[in-house]
Amino acid sequence: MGTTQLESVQEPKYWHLKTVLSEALDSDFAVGEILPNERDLAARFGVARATLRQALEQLELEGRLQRRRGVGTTVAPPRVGVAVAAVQHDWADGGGTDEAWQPVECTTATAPASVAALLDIVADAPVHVVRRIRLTHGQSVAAELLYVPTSSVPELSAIDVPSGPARARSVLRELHRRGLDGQDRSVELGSARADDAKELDRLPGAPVLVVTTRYFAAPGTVAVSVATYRADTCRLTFGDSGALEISHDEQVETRQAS
Amino acid sequence: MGTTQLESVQEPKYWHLKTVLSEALDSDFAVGEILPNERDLAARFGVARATLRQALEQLELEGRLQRRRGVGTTVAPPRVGVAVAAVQHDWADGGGTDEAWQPVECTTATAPASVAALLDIVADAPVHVVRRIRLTHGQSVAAELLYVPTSSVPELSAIDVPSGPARARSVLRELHRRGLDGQDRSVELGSARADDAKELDRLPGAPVLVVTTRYFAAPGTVAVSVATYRADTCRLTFGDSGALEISHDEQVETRQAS
DNA sequence: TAGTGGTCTAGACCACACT
DNA sequence: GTGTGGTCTAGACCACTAT
Repeated sequence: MGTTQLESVQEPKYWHLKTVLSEALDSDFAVGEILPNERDLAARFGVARATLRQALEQLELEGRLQRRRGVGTTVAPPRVGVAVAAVQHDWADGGGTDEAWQPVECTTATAPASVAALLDIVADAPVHVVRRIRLTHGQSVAAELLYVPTSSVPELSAIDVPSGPARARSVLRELHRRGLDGQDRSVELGSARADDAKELDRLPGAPVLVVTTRYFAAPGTVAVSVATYRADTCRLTFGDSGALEISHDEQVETRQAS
Repeated sequence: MGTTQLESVQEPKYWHLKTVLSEALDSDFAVGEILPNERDLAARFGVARATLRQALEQLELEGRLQRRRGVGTTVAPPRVGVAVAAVQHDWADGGGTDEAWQPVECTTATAPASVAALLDIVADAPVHVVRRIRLTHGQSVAAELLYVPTSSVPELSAIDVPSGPARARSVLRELHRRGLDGQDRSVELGSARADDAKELDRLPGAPVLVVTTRYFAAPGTVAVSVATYRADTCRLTFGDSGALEISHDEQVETRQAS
């Protein structure tokens, strides 16, 4: 056995490429730096552009790279730690500066079947649909649809405001008045729908972490939230127990270049 | 404007294909059913195979399809809800039948830099590395590396058992004796390393949900776990507050076909 | 207008799982 | 062997961004 490995006989080219590029990113590039374009890189490594792209896609999936059409490929900063709250300070627009959920829109419609099932309501019961965007460091990291059965907020006068952010705030206020007994959360991988992708400044189909939350109050489920987080830039954090809430998220903020 | 939409003028083919296939899956296929092969499907839709594959990849990412080389493409069952415990019944091999963490191996080495940082130890301090596999419904859904500084389990006699599952259990037992003050968790998207991919019966690079947990006891961080869950088949669930632990995960078990 | 990444094609060969 | 999905090529054109 010499210095080169013999076990790597049939490792896919794109996989090997990914490894090589990853190491190059660690040693030779600073965050924010622009890489050579795909045609040059492919030529440099002696592969077809499609193969090179397969490696880049993996690295982008892992949050190492950021690619923008018409611009280029840049080295991505470390993922942002985004707190997914264990406690319900949630209805407000976010107490701190860094957890801001910004209401965008509010309509009334019938919930999709999957949501209706979680809400324990009949499929065609009317719900308020509140759209919110979550900003962190000035960047939008998540888009949410919050489904609130009209029966959950009976005090809300239907003719109050027809739609828009103002109505969204009305619904959230009424929801807040009801209090909260608990919640229930799940996380899974998904791909961004066209509307979410637009809000998140990504292309449709971009990988996202879908966080589905059920909110409980009094007799049953009072609301359901489906939030899609950018999977490339976000690391979801949970402060599960009453443990020491060490920074761990903020300490990564030391950016190395522009 | 006729019956066809004019807004869809420049929607990528693979995106449109994905939509069409998705609807076909809902209406015309049962879980477990085998789809026509890629060459046939591509011909049927009048696109190149690469384009068809782009659509299939998306659907696989969303957990709708399962593809296996040499076998074919099948309709995937709904994602399995996997509880990520909020409380620490964790060191045991899993109390219930369905949360089994199975120790596989245990070695002693120096932790990777990123883990050492989370453990608040110097980079070259020795740690026990316990490898565990999580099984659900007989399927392995997650592979974990648990890093335990040797200083966290001082009572463990080094000459007890050199390695293997037996030693893994020793470490876990000692860890359990120390108790637990709390934990701290984060979830992000990653791609499976070669060794994890093998345990999870997937190809290297397959999308995974990486759950990093810090365990706290007495003076500081006592262990760090890095668990990679199959993103295609898993939905991670969190029972955040003391709320009603409704099934919600088990009710999806109604499979429709073999 | 020039340069970037995104989409798409029509092939080819390979690794793997069946039979 | 035969058939499947996985990898790879060498092109082409398109959509977008910047200048």
